[in-house]
Amino acid sequence: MQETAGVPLDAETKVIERPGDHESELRLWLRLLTCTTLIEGEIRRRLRQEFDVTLPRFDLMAQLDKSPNGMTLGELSQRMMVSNGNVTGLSERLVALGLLDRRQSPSDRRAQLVSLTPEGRRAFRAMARAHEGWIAGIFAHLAPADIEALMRLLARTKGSARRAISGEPTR
Amino acid sequence: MQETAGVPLDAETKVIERPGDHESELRLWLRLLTCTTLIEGEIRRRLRQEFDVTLPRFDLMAQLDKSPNGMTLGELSQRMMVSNGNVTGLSERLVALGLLDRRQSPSDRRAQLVSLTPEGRRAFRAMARAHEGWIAGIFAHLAPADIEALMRLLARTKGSARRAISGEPTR
DNA sequence: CCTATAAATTTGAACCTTAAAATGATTGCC
DNA sequence: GGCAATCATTTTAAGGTTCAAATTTATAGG
Repeated sequence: MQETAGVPLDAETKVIERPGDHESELRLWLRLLTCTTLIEGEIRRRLRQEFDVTLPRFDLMAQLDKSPNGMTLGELSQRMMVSNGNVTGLSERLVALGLLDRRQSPSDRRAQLVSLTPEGRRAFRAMARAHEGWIAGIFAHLAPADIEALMRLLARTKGSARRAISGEPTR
Repeated sequence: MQETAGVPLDAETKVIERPGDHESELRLWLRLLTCTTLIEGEIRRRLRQEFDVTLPRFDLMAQLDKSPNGMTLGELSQRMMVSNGNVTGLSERLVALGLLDRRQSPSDRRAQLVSLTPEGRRAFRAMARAHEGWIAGIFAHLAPADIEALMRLLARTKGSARRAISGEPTR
């Protein structure tokens, strides 16, 4: 910390340039987080303003929209990358609003199947259309080549993170 | 809306390939979100396991660590990109744990200045060291050139988002 | 059958988060 | 000085979020 501007004390005490230097990774993480937070906040704001809906509800409906026959709560929680209890509460509120249907799985009485009601589907489609436009606007100043490059690099990032998370214990 | 599978009716009515196609932007956003959620979840888990601390508390302390003389709550909320009320509650809990000091600003009786206590600073430094290692591990499979490219592209992304958010009203 | 184990979900406690309204303090302007 | 606008913070209400423990149902062995 208090190493005065690159002046080594002597040959003995001199250490490698920077022992645990991971600044570039740290900065990358902070920038990634900033971008996401920024965009997520804007999407949340607009969803509330334009449709009086929260982002988690929108996300849940988005998952169900892709699955006409419904999905179990566990599957939902996995795809949304949130906890089980979270999905329980979210679904309850959406069912209460008439946007979700919920029934027992015919094959497994432990499991609950949820799906969009016709009204839920209609509501979601309207929101999704607007949402796509907002995202397009937010990324509007990126060239197609930038988008392509980002996709590739983020895929690599995801892979790296997955390996680090599942593979190595604590390290 | 109901244009059947790319079959142009005639030269007159022919339209562009896909009227509102923003799929690539949408996919990019989803991938960005997945990466961040994945990493954030892992960091949250480890902070809890190793240090029994939540991510928001760590984030707050990280901001204060960079500012030896303390910071007002408003400044904190701005840098953390969260609401005012949020910072109020977070600070309260950290003060109760003896990790934060809190006093009135000498120049403005509306403002509260918070700073790390010596114990808070010590605790944060230990966590930060581990945190940096975790991040390094998570990005370990990225080449330096990848990191550099990501930094550049994310800077561009941030700029694009900022312009879209502040500049255009609702669009 | 009966028991052990696993799986899907729910519950409870604690915390985080936001938006909007309320409070208290400052500043500029007449 | 006093009024209006603005600013920093707190409060409140409603949700979102996690973890861990509890509940209910399934499945496999003996």
